[in-house]
Amino acid sequence: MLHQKLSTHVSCGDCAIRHRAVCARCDEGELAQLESVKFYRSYPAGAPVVWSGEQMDFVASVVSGIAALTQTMEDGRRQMVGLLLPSDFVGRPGRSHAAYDVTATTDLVMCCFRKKPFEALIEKTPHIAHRLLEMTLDELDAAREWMLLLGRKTAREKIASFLCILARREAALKMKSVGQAITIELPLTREELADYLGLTLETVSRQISALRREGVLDLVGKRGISVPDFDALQDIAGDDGDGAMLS
Amino acid sequence: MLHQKLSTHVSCGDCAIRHRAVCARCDEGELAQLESVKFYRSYPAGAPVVWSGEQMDFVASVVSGIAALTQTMEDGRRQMVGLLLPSDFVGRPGRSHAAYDVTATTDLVMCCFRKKPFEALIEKTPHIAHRLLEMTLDELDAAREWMLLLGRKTAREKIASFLCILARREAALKMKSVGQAITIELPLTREELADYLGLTLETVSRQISALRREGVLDLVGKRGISVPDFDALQDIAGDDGDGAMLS
DNA sequence: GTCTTGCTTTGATTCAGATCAACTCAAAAG
DNA sequence: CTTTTGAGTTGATCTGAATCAAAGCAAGAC
Repeated sequence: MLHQKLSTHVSCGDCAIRHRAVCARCDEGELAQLESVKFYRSYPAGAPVVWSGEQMDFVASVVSGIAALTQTMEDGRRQMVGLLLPSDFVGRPGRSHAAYDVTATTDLVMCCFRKKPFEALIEKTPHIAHRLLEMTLDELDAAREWMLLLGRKTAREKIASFLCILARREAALKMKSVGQAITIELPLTREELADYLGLTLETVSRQISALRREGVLDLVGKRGISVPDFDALQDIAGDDGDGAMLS
Repeated sequence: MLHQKLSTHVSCGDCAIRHRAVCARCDEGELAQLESVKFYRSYPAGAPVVWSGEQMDFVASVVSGIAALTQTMEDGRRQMVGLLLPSDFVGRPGRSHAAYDVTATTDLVMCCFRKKPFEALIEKTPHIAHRLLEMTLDELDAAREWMLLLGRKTAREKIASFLCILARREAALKMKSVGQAITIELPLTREELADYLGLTLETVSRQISALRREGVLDLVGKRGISVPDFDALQDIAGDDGDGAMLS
């Protein structure tokens, strides 16, 4: 068995993603209802969560670790269509079968809700429905930003854009001031990165090496990357810098 | 003034998109409330609806015609991130400024709702919120399908995929049986098509010419395309044919 | 009628990234 | 310790699509 139901049942009130996940807006009573239909599952890095087309009788929130959504063509070409970080939502209410392959790219813990009761909850509690709408709109924006990357950016810009996103996230978490060097740990292999960026793994490797040679990055082992000058990286990424103005 | 408020105020009950738009699930009372905050606008082909970053004090449904969402990089590279067909929704509740350029690619009529009251309605009437969630999830799926196209398909496959979508839509509307030749009218110029598919307009033109030479397509004027053998086209498009299994 | 103008097609050439193929390196397995 | 294995790097070559450039063609403007 690749996944594992966990006996450790964390109380929603103590949950790390309590205020960002689909349950963010729930009050005590609603939380109690969710609690009654939830269970945890964990997957080791590399394990499949579901395959596209398979029946899927739960929806879930990522609690810790990272999962990837990928689409595959018959001849094997693969495109990652989403990276799911802690608090992100997996599965579509009202859909019985998975639309994408879902894979754990790091060790992964998910908070799963049995689908039928969850769907009923959506109907009854606007707090959940509303938060889900908000999260879906955010994902749609992210998908559209990715469409620009896939359709129009060069390999170099793609790599820089991805590292920028990771670095920005890392800086936000660690509350680092801007000027400082940021060190990030890549959650993906070169091949997964290639699938995410619409490139080949060789091109990914070459572009990372090129950025290292130019002093934009320092490599720390295979997966660690240190960014001495974030602005330089953002410049290479080619988006308008701010990325704000939304919302 | 590029757009125009129309005096002809269609009653929601008689509206062509009544059963597919964001109002699809509304009862009479809810419809009346929407009716009180709605107004129509029309735009000629080619006209901008809003520019990215501009304030936008309404959300809207496309009633007739086609609009395009595009993102632009500073150096002018453009990627279309969505094609809005009749009944599709424009704008994001809770966001005051447009995130993308919206352009009428054909003559366009939109049913606009003043944003503030519309947002209030979402909170009060779950029917609207629920339908909006459903539509957003559909758009997310479409965006992800497009990510596969942009990241992994060849120019030839991209063109064939797009024509397949149009042809399938056309066949559904006209209730044509499968085997028959389907004729479609391209709603986009070669350049817009290029922006949608992540190609250059020259490549679009060349690939269409190549498909014509091979007998997969017949051109009718510049914008008309007849598809004698839909299965052949679908084969070239490279997706698993069915595309069903979702739900 | 002729001249624009906007869209499209076609041709020649270039180039970024894919492909094919070695090789390195570190960690796990025996 | 040696062997195997998986991930990553690097090099040589090829190719699909971009780029640069010139026409073609129909609809309006004059």
